[in-house]
Amino acid sequence: MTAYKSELLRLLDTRGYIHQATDANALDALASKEVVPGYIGFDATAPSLHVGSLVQIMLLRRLQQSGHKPIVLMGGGTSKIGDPSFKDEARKMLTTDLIGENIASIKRIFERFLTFGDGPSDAVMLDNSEWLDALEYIPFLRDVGQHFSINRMLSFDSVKLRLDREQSLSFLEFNYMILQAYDFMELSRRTGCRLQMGGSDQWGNIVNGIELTRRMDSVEVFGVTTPLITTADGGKMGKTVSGAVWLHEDQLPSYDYWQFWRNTDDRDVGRFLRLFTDLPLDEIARLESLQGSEINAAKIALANAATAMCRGEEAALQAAETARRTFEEGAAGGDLPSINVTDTVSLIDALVALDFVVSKKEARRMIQGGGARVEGEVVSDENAVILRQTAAVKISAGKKKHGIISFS
RNA sequence: GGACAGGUGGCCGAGUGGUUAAAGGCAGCAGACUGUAAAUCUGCCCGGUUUUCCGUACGCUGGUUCGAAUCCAGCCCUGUCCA
Repeated sequence: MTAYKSELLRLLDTRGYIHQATDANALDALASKEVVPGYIGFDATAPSLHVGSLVQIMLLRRLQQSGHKPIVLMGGGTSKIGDPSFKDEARKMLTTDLIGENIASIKRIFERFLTFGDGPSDAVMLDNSEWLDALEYIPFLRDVGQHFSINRMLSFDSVKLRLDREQSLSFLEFNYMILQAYDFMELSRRTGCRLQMGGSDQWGNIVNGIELTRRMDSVEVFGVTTPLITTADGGKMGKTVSGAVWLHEDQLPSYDYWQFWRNTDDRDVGRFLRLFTDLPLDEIARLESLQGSEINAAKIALANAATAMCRGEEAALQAAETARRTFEEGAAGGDLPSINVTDTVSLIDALVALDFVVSKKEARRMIQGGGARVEGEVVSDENAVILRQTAAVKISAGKKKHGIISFS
């Protein structure tokens, strides 16, 4: 890699965000002399985002940190179609109302990571239904459609995958890449946007947008993709004991969010610190070099920083303190999941109520397998009950899931 | 519209009349070992239950049969080729 001149490219490069880039040197030159508005598109198919989108969010944050303007593009229009890229099946289509709600909810997440406003490098959020909804078919085909070659579109990996797997790809979905390319051009016209970023699976779509913009407007725009963030053992990032790792606190308690980062694989710690925290690089280098069980200190630093950014300083401190008390002292920390019952409950019901297991059957198996503990003591009687008492009782399922039952 | 192939548990994928809640793999969960890591080994892995008892399940709806994921009919969906 050549040394970049611009703050932006240096930052992205050293922190490991760049997988592919179109004409990096020209982008570097541009970024070192003017404010570059750059965008990333996000789905509006769910009311929240999970850590799978965090690299993208951080990428916009880095853009802003280096003095440029992040544009969050919500796919309100394209969500009505669904991106077929690398998906096995067509997505369900959503109603307009639902999409609107999702966008409002997602905005709250971005406010944690970006500064919105009217200044030159303040973030803005746009919705592509603004222009997509108004498109007229014939003019669109004539002006935009003529620039796309079916032969070429068929050669894209995203499409080939579906065809090779003998899965249907509807015309509707096939149009997705055209609309996404159109988005880039539209943003370039409306906001002077010069850069689109995205995950590596978006490369094809991004390149299409660059070409379309050049052909129609003779404007040079750029693309950068991030590497696919997988965990060291090859899995997709973003699963916890209880499902997806949501960024919204009403969908995932901050304690669980903290735990997610705390449980990072050794081999991922340095990479994640660079990508997902603002810690200085020399500090990261130090943490990363810790050996053996000392690496746990780095994981705690990662969890603290990542949680603080997404959930606030306070939530991070609380989660860290709960974890310390729970794991180091074996006590019951205050932030643990808890349920309140009025009378004696069976251990099985308690495990189910705490969401540690999804069914009573599973609770039984957990107990039989010796994975259930009450106040730290293994309970192997599956009919065990927890008597009503004044003090709260700590219930554990496995080594990591702990919860509290209190009586009222 | 026609011909052919296919639709099985979270995913992949066996199974062509009974002992099949359905091989095997992946993912997941628990135990051992550890460092709330990885790797490895062991167990579990549809639901309910007073535990070999009930319910539900192999695209959908009916039928044949003592008995069907397995046979028959119709329908729906997917793919390939032809029109």
